[in-house]
Amino acid sequence: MRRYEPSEIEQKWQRVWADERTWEVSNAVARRDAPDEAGDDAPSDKSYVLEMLPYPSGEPHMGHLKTYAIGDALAHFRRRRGQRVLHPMGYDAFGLPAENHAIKTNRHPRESTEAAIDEFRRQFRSWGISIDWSREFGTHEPDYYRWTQWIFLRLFERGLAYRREAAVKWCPTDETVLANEQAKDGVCERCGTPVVARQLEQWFFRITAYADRLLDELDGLDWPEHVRTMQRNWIGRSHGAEVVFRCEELGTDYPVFTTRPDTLFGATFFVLAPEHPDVLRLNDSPEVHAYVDRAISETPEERGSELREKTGVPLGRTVTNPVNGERIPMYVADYVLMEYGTGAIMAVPGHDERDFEFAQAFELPIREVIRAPAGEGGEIVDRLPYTGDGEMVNSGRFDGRHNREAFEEIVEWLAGEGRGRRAVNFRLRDWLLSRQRYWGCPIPIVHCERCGLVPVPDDQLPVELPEITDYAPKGRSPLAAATDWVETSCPRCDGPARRETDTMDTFVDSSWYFLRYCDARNDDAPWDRDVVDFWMPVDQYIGGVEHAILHLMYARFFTKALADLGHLGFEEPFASLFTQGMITRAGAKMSKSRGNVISPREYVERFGADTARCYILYIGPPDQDADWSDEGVGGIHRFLSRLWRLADEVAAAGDGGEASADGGSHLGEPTALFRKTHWAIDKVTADLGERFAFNTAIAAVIELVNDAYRYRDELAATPDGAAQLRFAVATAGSLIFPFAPHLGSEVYELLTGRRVWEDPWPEADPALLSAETFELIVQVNGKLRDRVAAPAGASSEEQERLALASEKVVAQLDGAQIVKTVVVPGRLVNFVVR
RNA sequence: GCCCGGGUGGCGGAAUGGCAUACGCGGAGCACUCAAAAUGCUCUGCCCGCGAGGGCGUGCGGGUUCGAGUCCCGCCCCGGGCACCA
Repeated sequence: MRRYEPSEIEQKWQRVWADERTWEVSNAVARRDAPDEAGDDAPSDKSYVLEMLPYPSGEPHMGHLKTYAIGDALAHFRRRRGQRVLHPMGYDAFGLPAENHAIKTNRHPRESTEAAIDEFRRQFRSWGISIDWSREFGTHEPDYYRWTQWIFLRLFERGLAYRREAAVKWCPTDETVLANEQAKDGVCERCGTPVVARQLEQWFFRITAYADRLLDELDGLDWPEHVRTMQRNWIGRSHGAEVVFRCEELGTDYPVFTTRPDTLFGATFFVLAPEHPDVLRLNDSPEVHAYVDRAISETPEERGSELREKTGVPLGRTVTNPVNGERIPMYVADYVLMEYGTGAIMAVPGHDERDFEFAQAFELPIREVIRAPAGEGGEIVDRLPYTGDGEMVNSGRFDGRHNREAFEEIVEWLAGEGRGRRAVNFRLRDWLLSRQRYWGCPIPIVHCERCGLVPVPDDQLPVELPEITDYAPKGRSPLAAATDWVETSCPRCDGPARRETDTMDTFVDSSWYFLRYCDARNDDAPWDRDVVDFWMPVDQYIGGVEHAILHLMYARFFTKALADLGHLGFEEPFASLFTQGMITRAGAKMSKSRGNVISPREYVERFGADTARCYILYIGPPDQDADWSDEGVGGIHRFLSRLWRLADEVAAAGDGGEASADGGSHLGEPTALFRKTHWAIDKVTADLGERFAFNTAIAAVIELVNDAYRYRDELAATPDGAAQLRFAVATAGSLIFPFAPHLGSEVYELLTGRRVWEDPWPEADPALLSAETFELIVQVNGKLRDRVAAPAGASSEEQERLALASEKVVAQLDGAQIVKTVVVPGRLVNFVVR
């Protein structure tokens, strides 16, 4: 008996796919000026299947194997269902980790990054992923970042990229500024160091201009609900009002944002954030100075805790409440954030938990202005703070009204008095994109003493990253040391000027790469509009949930901005998103410190790529975390071996050729295996086409192979039987192909002499999906009592008669009275007895 | 605290309101073998019973239904996200 040798089979097919460039697709159908180049049979029904581009560092890990196993299965399935599939690959090559690694190993980041890219490419090829390699690129190549700079300039022209001084988050370890999104929980996302505040000139993208659209247009996306929720929370739109409180002593107006103008009558004090520029003007006592200094030097993590006690200092000033003329005291307190709203709040301790805590700590009056409905009441001290709705009290002419009804009226009244207006606030901040680091895309701007910020003209792009020897971070960009490069002339006045030395956040590179894939070799433009409009949007995007906010939000912002500028004909980049779960080992996340890291390479070398790919999809539902077990891998390897041996045996027994791909319609009276084959086609098609149920799809093929083994001896005895066996095994190869492309191709070729990817996906014959007889379930009072054979299409009466003929049922009925009989045609009979 | 997931055999997991535990792993046995591996076949939720058979079973407590892992109400536990955002 011959053995299944994955390495031979896999190399054989990989060579074919590389030599024949099997997975390349042409852009000809997309270009209006060259309609027919691709031939008449080129399908115009396209599908863009994309996995998030890898960050090349070291070698691929199990997470990559899972992502590409999922994407490749879909790409293959869609191709064979007649779609024109774009399935490209590239590398997110700029960025901090590569640079940090380079500093540690004293090797240029380009060198280590390109070594990693070579290794990624080699392994992706060894996995047999069906990539159109003609579109490959790395984001660090000048041919790519030239267009990153081009996009930056288009946004700059529209005021969507701008420079301003701001309190920014600074990581002392990486010595760079971070985006808001990269400083979660007060620590640097990359290295875990607590971030500190610094006042610096920085570049921003005006993503807040798109806040409403980024939020509203989430509704039309086929994305997991939790990802959309995360984006909604991140954008954080609140509807309310801006209300102006006047400080009479200083003659200054202080606007505040509130979502509850209906509680205005309950405002009993007023609070400014420590960073508020007016705090020291209102009171510059040593006590206030000390409080402000401490608050500013604290890490956001220390300060952000909801649990800690409220602190603050009275400012000895008052403001006037516009609705009732009351003078209320002003405080400075660190629970008010400068970044949100106006950096000042009206405090309503009766109806806000934070204000309530502060009022208790400082013994300030707590006034009830919204009465909780009866039943939720009790003593006033028990029912406050009350944040729900109810009848207004202590609110002058609004007393007795329901707060929601009076809401608009109060805002309108304020507007009429010039003391307020309707307002919307967002949690979302502008995207800080500049980095004081070497390994990134240079910002194509020149600083001219006379002209100010001057964009580098398009025909001078790319502004190439200069070669320097010392790229270690020093708190300013290492590029500043490249004097020859920095000192330049102004494109506008030709006077002396200096280049911008900051580089762009890596997330900028990955915010448009999916557009470049569409037209990757275009030297005249980032893309041809017709081509990109043909392929986009990405029909199926696949990646980890860790990008739920950052990357996915930035890419949506770029797409919308570029669409507004007339460069794209669509506004959402990713029509459908799939987020995969993690691969764990012994129940824990893989990490070097745990010592539980395993590499896909070990398994590919030992069992073959087909085994590794099938196994990772077979462990469980792909959106859930799954634990890798070596015993499980062995099981899948056994299954693939069984399929290969059976194919080998059946191929040896017959004379090749004729067998299958026509659905086997002329193969004689259908046997159980023949029906099973059609069942498997139906099951795999549904699991792949309607949901991402790869695990059950593979299980169906395993069942088919198990049945083929079960029936093979009896079938081999007759010509019709042998043909049906052959059909079953060839179909198993065809169905496993999206998951195990090498073995699928091999099995199919052995039995049919054809290439499986050139044949269409098989179709199940509905007539063969139901057997001639079925097992009728008989229940008494809903409990299973017997199963009896019944002819397909039996009438209700017939089913009932058959059920009553069962001895077991008769024993159960034993003298009891049947009060009701439920018959589900083709399925069951249930007798309800008393 | 709020918002999402999830809780099913020894384990990973299957089940349009209709046979709970497909498929795989692990375990037991048989065949082949001098033997082992490999391979093929059979069995494998728990309890009672020699057996036929019966009872119990999808985190807990209720409910709807002829019938609930699945739907509804109230909890518990695990994982993730958000969280002083006015």
